[in-house]
Amino acid sequence: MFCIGLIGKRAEMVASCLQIRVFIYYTVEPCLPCLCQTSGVSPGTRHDGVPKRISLKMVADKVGLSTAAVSRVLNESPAAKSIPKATQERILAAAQQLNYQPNLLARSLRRGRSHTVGVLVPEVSEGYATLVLSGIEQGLLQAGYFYYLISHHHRADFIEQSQAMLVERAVDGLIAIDTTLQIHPHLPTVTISCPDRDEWVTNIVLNHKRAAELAIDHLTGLGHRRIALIKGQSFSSDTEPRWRAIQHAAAKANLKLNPELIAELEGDSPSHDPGYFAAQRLLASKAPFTAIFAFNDVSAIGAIRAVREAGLRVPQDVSIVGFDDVQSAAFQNPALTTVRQPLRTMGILAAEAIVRQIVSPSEHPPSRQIIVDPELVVRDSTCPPPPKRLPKTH
Amino acid sequence: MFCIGLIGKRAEMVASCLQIRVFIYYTVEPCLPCLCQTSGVSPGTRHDGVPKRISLKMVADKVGLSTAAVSRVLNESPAAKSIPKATQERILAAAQQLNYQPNLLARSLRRGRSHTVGVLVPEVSEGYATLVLSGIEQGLLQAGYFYYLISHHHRADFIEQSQAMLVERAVDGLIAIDTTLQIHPHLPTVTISCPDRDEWVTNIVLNHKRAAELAIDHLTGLGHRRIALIKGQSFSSDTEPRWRAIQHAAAKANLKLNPELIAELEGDSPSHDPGYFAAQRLLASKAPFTAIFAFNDVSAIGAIRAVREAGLRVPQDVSIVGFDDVQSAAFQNPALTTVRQPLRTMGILAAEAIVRQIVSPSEHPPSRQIIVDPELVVRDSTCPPPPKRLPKTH
DNA sequence: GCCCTTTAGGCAACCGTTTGACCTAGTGGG
DNA sequence: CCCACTAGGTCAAACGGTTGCCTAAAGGGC
Repeated sequence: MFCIGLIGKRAEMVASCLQIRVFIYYTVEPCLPCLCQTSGVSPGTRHDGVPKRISLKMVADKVGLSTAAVSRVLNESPAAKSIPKATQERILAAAQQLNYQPNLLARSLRRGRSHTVGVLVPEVSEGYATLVLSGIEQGLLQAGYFYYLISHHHRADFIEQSQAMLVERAVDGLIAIDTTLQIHPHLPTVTISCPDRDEWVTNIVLNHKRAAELAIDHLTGLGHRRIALIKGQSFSSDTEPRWRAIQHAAAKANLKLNPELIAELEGDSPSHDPGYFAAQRLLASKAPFTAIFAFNDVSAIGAIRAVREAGLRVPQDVSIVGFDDVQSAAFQNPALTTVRQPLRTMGILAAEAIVRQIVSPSEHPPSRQIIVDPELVVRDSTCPPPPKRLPKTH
Repeated sequence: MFCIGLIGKRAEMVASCLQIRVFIYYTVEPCLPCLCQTSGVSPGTRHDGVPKRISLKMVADKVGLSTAAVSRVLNESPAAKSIPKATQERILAAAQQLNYQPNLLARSLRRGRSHTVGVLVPEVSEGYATLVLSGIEQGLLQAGYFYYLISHHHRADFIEQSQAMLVERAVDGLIAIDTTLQIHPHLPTVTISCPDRDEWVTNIVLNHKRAAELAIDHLTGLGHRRIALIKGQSFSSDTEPRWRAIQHAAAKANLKLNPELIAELEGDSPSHDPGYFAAQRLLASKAPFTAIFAFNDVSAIGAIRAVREAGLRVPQDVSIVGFDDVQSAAFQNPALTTVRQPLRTMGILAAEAIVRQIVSPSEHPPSRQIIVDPELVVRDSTCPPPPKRLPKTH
């Protein structure tokens, strides 16, 4: 069940070898690899008693065969078919006894496959990225891939640097989340919520139109007509499409958007602050409103606080709708009504797509868009607007 | 590069299975590097026009020197001193013109240094891990190191596997967060909040004693005497030391802990649920209390919800103290009083320590403890207890 | 003119695996 | 007796850099 990065028999071998659970915490000498070496040929040890890594050559020497034979057997290569079972067993036993662990650098160099992908993300903060990331991780590990994680904080030069560094490290592919890629990667690439002008990548995006409709229809359905909006920062790739979707949904609902009731998130802090300040600006404007549709949950939470500090109640005076459905959304007070993105699923999809493209680029064309659907999660931060006109704020 | 998308039947299958729509692009677009290469010597290109990677040999050929010379110059090795400036410039110019990017796999293989560390973490969830991780990332990137991230969900067998895989990938070191390592890594290792029985590692830990005192003293100072406690899950490394510290602090404050007022987090969900249920159990017990000291912020937030659902107010009826000071703690309603761990700093410290140990193992002994100090952040979830006895709950 | 040092750079081993090509002995068939 | 084929491997060339050691010529001091 854990055939991660290992192949076939070798996986079992390593696994079973390691199954001998040795707790050697207070030890000076005995540790698993050390113990394995006390018998048979003595491979070189370093000055401090740290065992030198077992190489294929050592295993070959031990069984008196060539590295070629050993390599083929351990990899279950087709060429190993002609090697008798008994010899194979001998090789496997030796490898196990020496606790052989292949050097994946060497293998990658030779095979031209590093079984590693680079993951670019704005930042590893609460909310959005962590959920997507956990999906990516699950998908990648299952397929035997590791990943390098880099957060770039939306800095173009840094993204460029990072891309170059990832190529230097010979990654097999790239996954980018909310990132404007700076260089054509010449690699299998999957993006999540990235600008879709890049035609050489698979882009996983939300159905923004539907998302906006869900929120707007929910609010108008409750009777709200004066809806304030918190737009995302301009550097966020979702900002533009979502904004257009909202305009579209508003038009469809016969709602006209008051420019005074539009606030933009400012600054690149991944905290609740931008939402907090945006809501404060909305409250400071003269225009009355009974609901806020925020760019994401994190800013919605900031907005709740601002509204509350202005002496208004959520949701009785002001309803608030978030976006994403991050883990803590359900545990806000009040629990947040929000448009859920299937973030974890998007991560898994990305991982699966990239692996497919890596292992069989011909079968899986690089250019394609995967659109996922949102879902409205109604909790306690929305309710019908107050019956009478909202008293002028401030 | 021509990105002609063909309809992937399998994609459609997956899509329909997941209720996803698939669009396909049909586009033809040149890409940046392709354009860049249209001038100058033409390095080998593959059938499909994807430029072959530039190797050291190609650069050497271009300038008519050996790879050795080129390598030395590009690496600014001391041996390059004897090479005249003019030649050096020629080499640098060629490398730049060809956009040479060294293959770090090959370099690592040769040098025996991969400039990569493995990071083991229970899960990439909101709160604790993300903050530490961002510190680690900053510290590592600054030093030119990349990292593999693996979340193990506290499963011992998985940790074991992961450690083995990281060794196979020739990482230079290991950073473990709240992880019980299963194998002696024979590598520079730094742990954060891990069991401290491992003498061959640098362990970064919180001053638990002080942390417990801060919280207990704050609550008793406000007048609380009936304090309920939410203990961590047993698999969490901080649970034990923190618990002992709390007992110690309680004794010092002349507080006796009522066993009925001790609830343990259950299950390994990284969400607010365990805290929610733990608080419910506390409320269901007959014993009255006026405050809760939770194991961490995430569970504290769950507890707030449970308390509130029981018809009690926070903090007027029940004060709540969290632990960690995660990003959203300040944005709870009420804003959470909590014991802050300098999580980001701990991450940076870990990165710096591991890099030190990697580059000069002799100067920096592997075994050492770094103790960081907590800080009490008083916000709105604590206040003096209600004047009269708390009415029986439920 | 001789010896030594510096300059300028090449040679080839090496890192640990993988893999295509090759080799040898035995065996069966025609 | 010759040929093809199979079993059971071996050899050595990659993969892409790095680096210790070597050479060859030029310059300089005596």
